[in-house]
Amino acid sequence: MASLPVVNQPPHQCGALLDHLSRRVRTRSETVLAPLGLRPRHLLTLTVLRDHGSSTQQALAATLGIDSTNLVGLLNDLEADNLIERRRSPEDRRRHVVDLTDVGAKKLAKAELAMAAVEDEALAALTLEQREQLYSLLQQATATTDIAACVGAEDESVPPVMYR
Amino acid sequence: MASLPVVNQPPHQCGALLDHLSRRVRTRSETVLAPLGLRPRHLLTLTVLRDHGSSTQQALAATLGIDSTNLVGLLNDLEADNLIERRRSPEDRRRHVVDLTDVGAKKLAKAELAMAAVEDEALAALTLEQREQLYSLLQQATATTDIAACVGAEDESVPPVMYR
DNA sequence: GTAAGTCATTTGCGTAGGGCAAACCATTTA
DNA sequence: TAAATGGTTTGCCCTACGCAAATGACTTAC
Repeated sequence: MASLPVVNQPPHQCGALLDHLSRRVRTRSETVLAPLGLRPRHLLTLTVLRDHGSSTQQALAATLGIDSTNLVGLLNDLEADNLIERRRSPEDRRRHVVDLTDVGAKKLAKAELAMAAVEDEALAALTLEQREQLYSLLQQATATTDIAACVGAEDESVPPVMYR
Repeated sequence: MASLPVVNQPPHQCGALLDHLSRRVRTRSETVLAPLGLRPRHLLTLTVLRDHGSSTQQALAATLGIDSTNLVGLLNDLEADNLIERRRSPEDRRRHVVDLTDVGAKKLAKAELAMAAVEDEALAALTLEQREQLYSLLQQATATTDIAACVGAEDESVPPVMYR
């Protein structure tokens, strides 16, 4: 009962560093995304839609961690540019299912191309291999989403795509 | 001119994922930091001060990537609680050198303890080992700071501590 | 020694992000 | 038919944050 000595030492704190790095990337990204008519939140939304597959607005709001009333405006932006599509769910016509359009996918690709320059700068201290490592860790950490519990529990009709 | 086929494929994009994960951690962290009288930005500042060592306000602003006028208010908060200390630089008395106080270090430790719970939740999908990996990648990525070029160039009197 | 530049500070302004609540419509469920 | 739910709109609020201008203290160049 002598409380496992070595095993239990707390892991280092990622929170602040995450904040730090993400701030750096985000501020720079604003600059390169602006010409495309996008802002960081749009990029995030498009990315989530591609990586997690289409989803209900509620579920999407939960995944993104933003208020659903704010999501509406966000989606309005994206829909106005034809980057996403809202369909009424056949099973429950109250719901909107949000989908990435072809235009949206292309725009996303273009945005990521622009972002590459930003990341080259912000992640300059990492080797390419390390960047990949970082990517997969982030991917893995964000994959388990509130949505998984939420949607998976009652609406598994469209299994999310995950990873690309 | 057939453009190198395999070698040059772009690495995956971390930007959006960073944004995503950091938002999750940040929003939750607000809750657990509030009782300590801190907000995420304070935690970030204290962390940077500990990990990078004391620095000029200008340098600190550059590192944090925030406007120096905004930093003033932030430091006022921290100084009011005696968590940091502003000393006039002996070499150039126009400058303030910002230092973490003992109280600040303790508060930081306490804050990190509170953050552990948040990270346990937000990074639940990662093993402890992976969290350490993530930590060191983030540490490495943020270590090369604008400050390094800036301060290192002309004021190396106090070599930054880096890593703990 | 005077003038010009620099650092920190304060104040004020503007914008964006984003939570929250209320009211509304369409639709489903009890 | 009544109650609950998903999405939408509007309106209010607070926080974060950049930018600009003015001030005082100090340093450096002439």
